[in-house]
Amino acid sequence: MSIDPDLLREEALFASLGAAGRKAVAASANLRHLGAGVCAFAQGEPIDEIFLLLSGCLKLARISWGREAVILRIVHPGELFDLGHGPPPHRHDATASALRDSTLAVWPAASWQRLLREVPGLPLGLVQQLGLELAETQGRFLEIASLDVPRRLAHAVLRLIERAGRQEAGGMRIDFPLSQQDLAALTGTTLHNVSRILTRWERGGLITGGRRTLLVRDIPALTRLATAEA
Amino acid sequence: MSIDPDLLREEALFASLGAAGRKAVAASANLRHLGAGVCAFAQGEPIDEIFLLLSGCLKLARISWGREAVILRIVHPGELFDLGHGPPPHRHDATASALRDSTLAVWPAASWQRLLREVPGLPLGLVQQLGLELAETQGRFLEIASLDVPRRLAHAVLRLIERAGRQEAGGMRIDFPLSQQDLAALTGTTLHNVSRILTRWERGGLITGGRRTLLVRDIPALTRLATAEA
DNA sequence: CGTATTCTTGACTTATATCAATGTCGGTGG
DNA sequence: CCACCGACATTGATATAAGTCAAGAATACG
Repeated sequence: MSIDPDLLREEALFASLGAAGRKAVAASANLRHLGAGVCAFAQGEPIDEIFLLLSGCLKLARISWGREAVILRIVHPGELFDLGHGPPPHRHDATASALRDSTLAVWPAASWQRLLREVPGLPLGLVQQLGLELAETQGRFLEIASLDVPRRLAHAVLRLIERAGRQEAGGMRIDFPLSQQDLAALTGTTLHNVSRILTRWERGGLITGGRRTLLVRDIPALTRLATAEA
Repeated sequence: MSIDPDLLREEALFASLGAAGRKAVAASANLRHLGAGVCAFAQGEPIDEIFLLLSGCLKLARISWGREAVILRIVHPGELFDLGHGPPPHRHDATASALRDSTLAVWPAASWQRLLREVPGLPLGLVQQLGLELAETQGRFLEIASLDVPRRLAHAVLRLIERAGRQEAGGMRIDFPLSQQDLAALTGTTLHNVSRILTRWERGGLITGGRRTLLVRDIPALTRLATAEA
């Protein structure tokens, strides 16, 4: 029931904490490994742990009204997830599954509450994080509310590249396996539509597709496409 | 440069504060009145004040890529707004305009930062608020990503009724002027579509429309419509 | 090798945006 | 008080993006 405080040194969330604070926070955390495809938690389960992604990559997906799953967000290293709950009873409103092997820091909910009250600066870090997450969610809402599918997809891909792009000969590659189904769930469209658009882009030399992988060859062109007037 | 601490007593945001804390918070706040239609701030302006809506109603709208405005949220009394900013430079990412006469509590950004550091419990209240706002935004994202326009509209109307419904002979009325254009911007569709759907509902006896007003006569039916399988 | 994912592609349908025109209400000022 | 104007709402015709249905090909994996 304790992890190395140095693991937390880099995280923005704990930037406003002193060494003592970080030590206290680390003291009640556990490390957990998640193999690709494994769930950290599932929609509907009670919330009794708080998670911070240290390495790897997750998707937070939610199903409602019996429809296809929608991906609320992709979680990148350094981010807490499953904050932002509605009114009690507190249950996970989404399913978190690893897109690749990942490591998490995990706090029991009770300890986390205590830390929040006792470690000065921690709530402020949280406010910061939540603010960023809110801003991003609003941004995606705006996209889906006002742009057509190709443009939304372009935005989604660019965001992924920015957050998890690996430099490679010929372009930037999304550094984890992501199916076209996932891209569809991320942009609120269907697999078929994504496939068509991706093929078109591939013909145009913008990208090179593959099975659960994507290499972006021409970022400026994609950016133009994402924001073009018409 | 100070308002009555009792004004803040009811706000959930300050629930975890003692009387002393509330007094400190109230001490650096100002009251401000906004006539219907007036803006508290506009998209792009630097953020140098923090706002809490005490009474009335606002809309937070954002324009991007030269398209129609999208309403990010309707702000109801008791809510802070324009939290959740991205990385610096901090500028308002939306325009806040009053839908009816409103009163705000206003803090200079600097004072607010100081309060956040010095008043115990305040950051926690903020975390709570941000969590709720995030949950709602995610909910709306889910709707727009997976439901067709009539269902989205039903959800939007129901949410408005729940938050700002006034009991009336024959049903619940949305207690502030809201144009069909606004409803369209709220659900990511067009004025025309909203008009058609509303007339259909009116024929079905679900609602009674009017110029910038809406009376919901049959909430259960609308609810059914909002979530129906197909 | 064969089986299961993941992806591609085509034909078709439908929801929804767009274009265009008309109507109605409410406030303003003559 | 009436006439006018601007904001808001209704409605129809049309175009098109995107969803649905259906089938098949490519790739990974056991």
